[in-house]
Amino acid sequence: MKKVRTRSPDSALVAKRRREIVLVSTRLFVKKGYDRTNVRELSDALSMTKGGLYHYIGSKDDILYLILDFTSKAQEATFARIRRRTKKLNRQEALRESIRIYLQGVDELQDMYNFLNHVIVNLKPQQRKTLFASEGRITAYFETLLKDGIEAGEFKVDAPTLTAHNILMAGNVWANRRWFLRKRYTLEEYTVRQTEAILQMIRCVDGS
Amino acid sequence: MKKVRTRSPDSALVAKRRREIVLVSTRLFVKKGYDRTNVRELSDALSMTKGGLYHYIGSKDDILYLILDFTSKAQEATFARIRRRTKKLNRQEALRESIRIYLQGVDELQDMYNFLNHVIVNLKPQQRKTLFASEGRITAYFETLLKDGIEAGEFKVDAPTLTAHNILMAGNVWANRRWFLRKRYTLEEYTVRQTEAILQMIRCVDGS
Amino acid sequence: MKKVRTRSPDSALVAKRRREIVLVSTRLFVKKGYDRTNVRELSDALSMTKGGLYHYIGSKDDILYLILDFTSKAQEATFARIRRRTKKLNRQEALRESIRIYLQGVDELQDMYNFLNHVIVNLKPQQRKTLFASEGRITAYFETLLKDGIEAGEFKVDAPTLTAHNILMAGNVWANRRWFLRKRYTLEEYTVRQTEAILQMIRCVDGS
Amino acid sequence: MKKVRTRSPDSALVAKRRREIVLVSTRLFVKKGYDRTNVRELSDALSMTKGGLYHYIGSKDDILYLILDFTSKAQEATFARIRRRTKKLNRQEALRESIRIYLQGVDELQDMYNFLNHVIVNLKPQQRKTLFASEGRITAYFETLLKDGIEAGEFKVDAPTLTAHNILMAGNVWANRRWFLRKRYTLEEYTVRQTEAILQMIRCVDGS
DNA sequence: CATGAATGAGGTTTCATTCAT
DNA sequence: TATGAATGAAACCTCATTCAT
Repeated sequence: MKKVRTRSPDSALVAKRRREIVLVSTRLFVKKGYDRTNVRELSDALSMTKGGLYHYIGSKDDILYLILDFTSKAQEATFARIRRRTKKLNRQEALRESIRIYLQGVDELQDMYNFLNHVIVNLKPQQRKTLFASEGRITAYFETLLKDGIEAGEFKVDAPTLTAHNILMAGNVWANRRWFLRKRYTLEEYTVRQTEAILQMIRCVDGS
Repeated sequence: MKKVRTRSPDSALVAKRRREIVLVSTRLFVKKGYDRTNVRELSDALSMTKGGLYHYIGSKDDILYLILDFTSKAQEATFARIRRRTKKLNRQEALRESIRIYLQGVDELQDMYNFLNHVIVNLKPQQRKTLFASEGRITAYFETLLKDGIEAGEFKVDAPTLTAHNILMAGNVWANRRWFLRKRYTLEEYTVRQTEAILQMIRCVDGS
Repeated sequence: MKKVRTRSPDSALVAKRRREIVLVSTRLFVKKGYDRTNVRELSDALSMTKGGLYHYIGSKDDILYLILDFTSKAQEATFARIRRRTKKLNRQEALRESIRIYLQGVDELQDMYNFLNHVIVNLKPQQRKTLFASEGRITAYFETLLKDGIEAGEFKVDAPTLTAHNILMAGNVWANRRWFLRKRYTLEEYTVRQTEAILQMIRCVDGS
Repeated sequence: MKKVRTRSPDSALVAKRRREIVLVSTRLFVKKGYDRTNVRELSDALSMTKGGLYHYIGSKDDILYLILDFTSKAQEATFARIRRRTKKLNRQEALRESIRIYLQGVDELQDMYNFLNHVIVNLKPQQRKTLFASEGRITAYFETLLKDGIEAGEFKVDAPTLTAHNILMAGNVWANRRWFLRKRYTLEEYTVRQTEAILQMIRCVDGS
């Protein structure tokens, strides 16, 4: 967890301002690209001055890091919600619900996912690792769910790792190909259809 | 098709040089990002001088366009190959073969796909349209294939448009998530597994 | 004597705070340079807030002036001590004692001398004059002492002005070349040796 | 020997431009101070544009290094000249001539000495070491000359190291206290008088 | 009072592009 | 034709100083 320099000792204010910075910057970055959005545009959009912005960050690149951190935390929260809400469900229901919650989480963070996908090339190795780790935990969760199901004889799926990855990709795609998907589906429709497609893939044994 | 300025009258030479420019630039852009790769680095990697490079392009942004053009043409070539090679196949075989050829095409152009994915945000509307159009033709092809199959009673799939899109996404993901997939699968393995998954999704009626 | 703005009416407090400001700032300035030490670092080192610091000074440049003033006053005090303590000594003894007291004064103010030497270029003409005047008085004192000695037949020295200047330089060097001298000599050793060297230069007639 | 980045492959041109940069920058830095001379002023004084200046340096701080390098080399040249011209002289003549050549060298480089004296605080340890090393070699030369003379019974001096240091300080002072010395002495007068003073200090045995 | 958030001018540096040679 | 020096706009970032709280 990299430390971002601040010139302010008021940590509540810093947190508040950084939240604004993350939300507004992400929106601009998605629109114009990171390198083509200059600090002036950022500070204008934030109703700050350039100097003011630099009270809460050490450099423009730090914003990248803050977005990354924000996203990781939100992703972890999504993951926690998934585990909490699927505890009492049977395996198939747990899978459906997990996908639903996951896609909802992606939808809420779509700007972040969209942006991070574009700038991943600019991230430093450590930062990249953070991003992958957080994602990896969810992939591993789905993988385990599938493998357990296979073992229990409930699912029939040849490549559970790839299928888990495909589930995550369904989310990735929802964030990154809005221009195509949003014209055709609401989140609910997309969720239902992709869920069905995935359940097809794993050939649920109970009669499907 | 935007015209890229050249200072050279020898159009064969221009084409040859531009091909090099596209291949080498894409490699660098994927590694460092478009905005962080400067013209000096490009010309060095091309064993040209800066002035020399500007004989074949009008501006740095033109390289973007050349890459886009190169990719579109290659994609059209892939598409042409798909149609040529699937003419005499039955519908299910045509689908398998189409996916195979498509993924092979993506694999060959993976740097381009990777790069275009990162800079799509920087493209001008016209350029974006070019990219989407080319992609759209392949999506439409798969969609038609699926719908025909449904009509003929061979496939059972609820959302053929989304499924066609998912097929393209299988390619997209192969190009953009190399770090995850390449560690686990060869192109052949990936092709086989994603093909099987897709065929599951469309519940081919002939018993598979 | 330039007036430094203050926002506090309590002149005793102002004097106390300014003394701290001078001592602490000089230390920082010697370490990092005046222009590379920012007001935040100063106020931190002083356990003040930036606003607090500005209650006792009108601008950062004022600190320069305060240091200058502090140094001039201390130098005058040294000079006064020299005259007081050499009143009853014979000419040669007076010279020895003057050098000793002078070098001791330099040693106590070494940070200030060191710093002023580095920033002399940034001083305004008026401030420069203050510094030179104070130094000039001591040079003149040594010059007179030497000239009197020559007239009285006690000293033989061709260039009393230059010799007086050389004496001051012995102090200057002690402050400004610490890295060389401190490794080799204590103040006492340095004083003794330079005194002997100077006495050699002026060929004291009484046989020493 | 730190490498200074250049954007030009023409090393003769680079050397020529850097020489101009060193000479002009030093003059400005001595007048206004390093941190208060901005790159615009430098490039104006050099009849270059800001961008043009950066073809030959990597950063403003590199100019510091170039000045340092220039000075070290010139100092080495002075040192070489001293050894060459004193080979056939007796010890006392060698000392006189060495001092003369050394002071002449300082006079030619007075801006550089003056400047380096002011910014020594900004130098990185490695750069500082370069400066000290070059100076140290000359100090050591004088020290050896004195010690040999003592051993041979020609000189009588209690602290040869300090005396050698004092000789160098005579040069240092000539560069750094121009405002005082230039009003009173020409280089020749200064040389003669300081030489005499130094010879007094070492009590040359042959009749002085 | 005392605080420190805010200001915004001005600093250094980069880089796509031109054009004299 | 081919070169790379030169341009200068624009980027990121710092910091002395002010002033609402």
